[in-house]
Formats: sequence, C-alpha cells, structure tokens
Amino acid sequence: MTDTIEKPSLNFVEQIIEDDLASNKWDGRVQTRFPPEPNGYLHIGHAKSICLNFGIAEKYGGGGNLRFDDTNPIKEEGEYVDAIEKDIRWLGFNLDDRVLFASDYFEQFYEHAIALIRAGKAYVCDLTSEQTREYRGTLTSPGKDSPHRDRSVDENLDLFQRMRKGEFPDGTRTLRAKIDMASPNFNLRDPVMYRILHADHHRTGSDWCIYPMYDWAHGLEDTIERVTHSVCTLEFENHRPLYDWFLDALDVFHPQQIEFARLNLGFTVMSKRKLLELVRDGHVEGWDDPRMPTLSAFRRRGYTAEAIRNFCDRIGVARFNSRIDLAVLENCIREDLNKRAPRVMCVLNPLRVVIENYPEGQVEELDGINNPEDASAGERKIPFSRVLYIERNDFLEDAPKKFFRLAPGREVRLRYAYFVTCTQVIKDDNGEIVELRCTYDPATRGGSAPDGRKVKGTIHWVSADHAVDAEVRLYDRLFTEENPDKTKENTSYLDCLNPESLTTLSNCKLESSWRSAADATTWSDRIVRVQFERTGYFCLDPTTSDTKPIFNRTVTLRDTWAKMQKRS
RNA sequence: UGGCCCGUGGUGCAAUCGGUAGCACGCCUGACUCUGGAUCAGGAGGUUCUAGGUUCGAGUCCUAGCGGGCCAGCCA
Repeated sequence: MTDTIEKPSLNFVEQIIEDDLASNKWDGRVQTRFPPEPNGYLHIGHAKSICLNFGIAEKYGGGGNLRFDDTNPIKEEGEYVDAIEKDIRWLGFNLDDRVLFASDYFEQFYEHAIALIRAGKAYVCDLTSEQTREYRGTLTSPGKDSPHRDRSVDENLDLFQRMRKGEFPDGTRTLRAKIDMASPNFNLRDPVMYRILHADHHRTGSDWCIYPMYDWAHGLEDTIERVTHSVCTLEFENHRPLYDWFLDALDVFHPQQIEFARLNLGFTVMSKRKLLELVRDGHVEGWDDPRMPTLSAFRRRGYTAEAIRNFCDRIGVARFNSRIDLAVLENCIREDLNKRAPRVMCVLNPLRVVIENYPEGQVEELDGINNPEDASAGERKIPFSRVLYIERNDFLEDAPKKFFRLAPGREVRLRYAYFVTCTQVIKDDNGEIVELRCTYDPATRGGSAPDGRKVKGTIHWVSADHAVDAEVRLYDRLFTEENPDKTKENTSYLDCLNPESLTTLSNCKLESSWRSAADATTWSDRIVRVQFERTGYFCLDPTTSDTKPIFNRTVTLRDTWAKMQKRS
C-alpha cells in the first residue's frame, strides 16, 4: 500500500532551518530565543512567538532560551519578570536553566563598545536629543554628520569611560556608531548605542548609569548565547542591516535574524502600550482581567494552554500582516473543552417552577452523565424535587413554532428527569412572570417516555431546595470594533470599548452535585473547569469562596437558536 | 515625491522551489441526538492585485503599475 499521507507543510522559518540543517550551516545546531522586555504582561501575540521559537527548538532538538531584554530600567520591573516566566511555564514549555537576562551581559556590551571605539567605528556625541533628530534628516533628505563625529579614538575612549563613571548628566552625551548619515535606512544614520540614564535597574541596581540601546544590545545578546536563528517581528526588518553591521564590525559569531508577522486578533488590541493603558486607567481590573488578551487573562478565563498552543499552530507563520478571526480561537478552546470538561447544570437567570402533581417533600436522586465525550468521567446523582428553577429564557409565553422549549401547554424534557408540561403562568403586579406551574409525567422518569412519544426540547434545571447559590461572570469581547486600532478620525481605541464586555450574574442556581462532576477531571494547571449544559464553558475564579462559588465564562457553546434569532 | 517588505476563496494559511489551486475557520443543506451541544454527510465560494514579458507550460521567474505595512525614540 502506498502511503500518500501528506506531511504537514513547513512554515517559512522551518524551511530556512531545514535548509540550514541540510547545508550544515550551523554545524547542525539550532538555537532560538524568546526575548521579552519585562515591561508588561505577555499576550497571545507573544504566545505565537513563544510557540514558534520554543516549538522549533523542540522540533529540531535545539535549545530555546527565555531571555529578558532588560535594557531600559525606566520601564521594567521585577513583577513583570515573574509574570512572564509563570505564563511561559503555564503554556507548557520547559525552561530548565535557560532563563537569561541581557543585563547579565552589560559588562560584555561595554567591552565590545570599547573595541568598536578603538576600531574607529563609534564615537561619543554631545548633541542633545533634539539636535540629534534634526541632524538625522528626513525620509527624502540625507542627514548631517555630527560635529563630534571625528573625535580621536583617545578622546572617545576617555569620554565614554567617564560616561560610565557617571560624570555627565542624563541626556548630555551618547555613544554612536559611525556608519552613514546619508543612508536611506534611518537605522544606519549613526545610531545611538548608549544613552546616559541615572536610573536604578531592577537587577543591576545602581551599577550602571549608561544603558545600551536595542540595536546595539540585541545582536550581542544573540551572539553571546550562540543563537542561530534570531526570530523577531516584521517591524524589525529595517533593523536587520544594523544588526548585521554591528556583528560584522565586531567580527563575532553572527546569527541570522528572521522576521515574521505578529499576531492580530479581532476585537482586541495587542500593543503593550495600550494594554498597559487599559490597566493603568482602570478600563479593566488588571492584567489578568478575563477580557484582556494577556495569557494570564486567558488562564483566568478558563482557556487551556493546550488550546492556545493549538491555536498558535493553526494560524500559521508568514510575512504578511493579517488579523485572525476570533472564531478561530474560540473554536480551539471549544474543541478542547468539549472533550474534557465535565457537564453540570446551572441556571443563570432563575425562574421558579412548581411541579404541581409532584409530592411535597419528596426528593429523588437522578443519574446524570458527567461527560458524554468521556465515559471514564462517570456519573453522579442529581436531586429532584417539587420546586425547581429553570432558565428564564427557556420559557416564552408567546412562543413561535420553532421555539423548542417551554411555553404554555407545551411539553419539554427536564434533562435526566421528567417530561413536564406548563399549565399556568403566574405574574406579579407589574406583569412580570414570577413563577410557572407545571405537571410532570411520572412515567418519563429518567427522560424517556414508555409510550415512545418525543419532545423536541430538553432544558436544564436545578432543584430549588438543593441549589447552590453562585456568581457567574459573563465575558464578551472588549471592543465593539473588529480592529480597534483603526477607528474613525478623532476617535481612539478607547472609544470603542464594549460597555457590555462584562455581565455579572449574582443569583445563579448551581446543581448541588457539581463538585463531584467537576472532580471527575483534573487539569494540569489545577483550574476547575466545567460545562454548564447548554450555556457554555466556565471555570472557577481564583477569588471564589466556598460559600458562594464564582465562575467565569470561558466561551459560550455554539448556539444555533441564537443564530436563528439574530438572522430574523 | 526615500528605503525595505508584502498582495492566493469571507478570513487565515498550503501548493515539496515552473506542470493550471488545497486545508482550516466561517457560511449554507441534510442526518443523528435526552445539551438547538457534540458528531457525521454534503454544498456554495478563487481570472492566485493588474498589465505586459520569459517559457511548451507561471500562483511560482522578470518588468511596470496599483494596493497595503514598517521606518525620522537618547523605546523595544
């Protein structure tokens, strides 16, 4: 038999790596790195990069470093370092001893700078930042040489050493590479390598008052770690000539920089600046507010690491800036949770139902299946009694034909229980429905009728006397626009925040046996996840209490009824 | 009106580096069902941005145009 199973196609980065492996370019070695700046929390766009970089390392038997690119003490904090590490481990990547810091290389950067000065390829410049900008020129006109460009090596050495010693105030001098002020690529117009910053660094404290710029530091970090493939996002494309220039000028091990398109996701923003703003200005409750696109937020919302990694695999890697449909992500988490999450009944918006012909004081234990997708999850007993709660929107007084739920005179099945028929609607003085009266058919115990009659609808319910009170938080997209970054003139992404992104339901009625179902499945991150039948997937919030559990909605179930309603 | 990069069904990616397009999501139909869930079966949808060129043959190569992205921090 000819095996024609297609091998999965490689993305362009893997293509490069396999070519390099074939030509033995790096002695068969593959070394990647993920280099976040600890100035914010990781978001799902970072997950794409993490999966790419660490995924490649795993796939080709290479190494993948987590390297904190901590070269700007003003924006960086230890809190972010811890959060970033936690998120990556949660995603399931083994970091071992490969957690590294650019700040550990500061001394080496300094020595390399001295070498560059000695080679006549770097100079100390006394221009202010405004002057530097003026001298840089524009898109269409070349820049002008700095008046300090031709200082002697000795003078440069002396000045640079004194910069390090702290003899000059912030902003008074820089060390710049001597390249080409007329280059059409701005990055080559004598880029700044070091700036003076008398600021405490979260790791090196007050050891330094000069800090390296990204372009100067990054290639050095890569060369020090013997990175072979330095994968970054598209906006660094214009920086690659400079990356190469520094490494060539120093004549050191020279990794290859490869750029790919960052992830954009519908109905959210992905820039760290904007996410920080959302947190700082209180538009959300924190970095892990479940509406955020951060990994800590997805975790708190109930997303699994598996689903996120699967998502990252699915979206592909290319050099084209695109935006992924939110539905793809939702599909990934539903797919995972459908297989694994135990089912439980919870009434979100309770409506009281009295089964008139059911004996008062009687309680029955009915069998419920914990997970129809996984027999090993077992069964549980669910208490049934005369007074129940059902979902308010499972009843309609004037129900259309296509409405398969409860309505006056109509019969539905209570899941795992009995067929019931609505006989009476009780309203308060304002005309609001406060209670339903029903009758049940004792012969339909367990949910099927001996006479073979069918009912179209099955609804969930909870016994009133046994119900556990719960708070449930319903999350929706944070923005009303698919692309909040590109709104109409004079508006910002903040103007399209979705006012209904969070709905808190504090009077939910949860099945008393929910725990035994939930315990049927254990998750590697210890988060408790369940499906509330017919409404969605939920997880226990970290702030939950024993007396009144708090659940976060991860994602709704696919809802064709809602879709039909939307269409008409 | 400078440079660099990109352009394949609604969306995201493939097409083993020249042999006339395939997958996923979405959408539509139907089957089944004690979740209007899940599952299964089927369907619609593409002049591969445009125009030239090279070639027996081009989504793949060349040229031009059009459209989009990035770049003038002592941020990364």
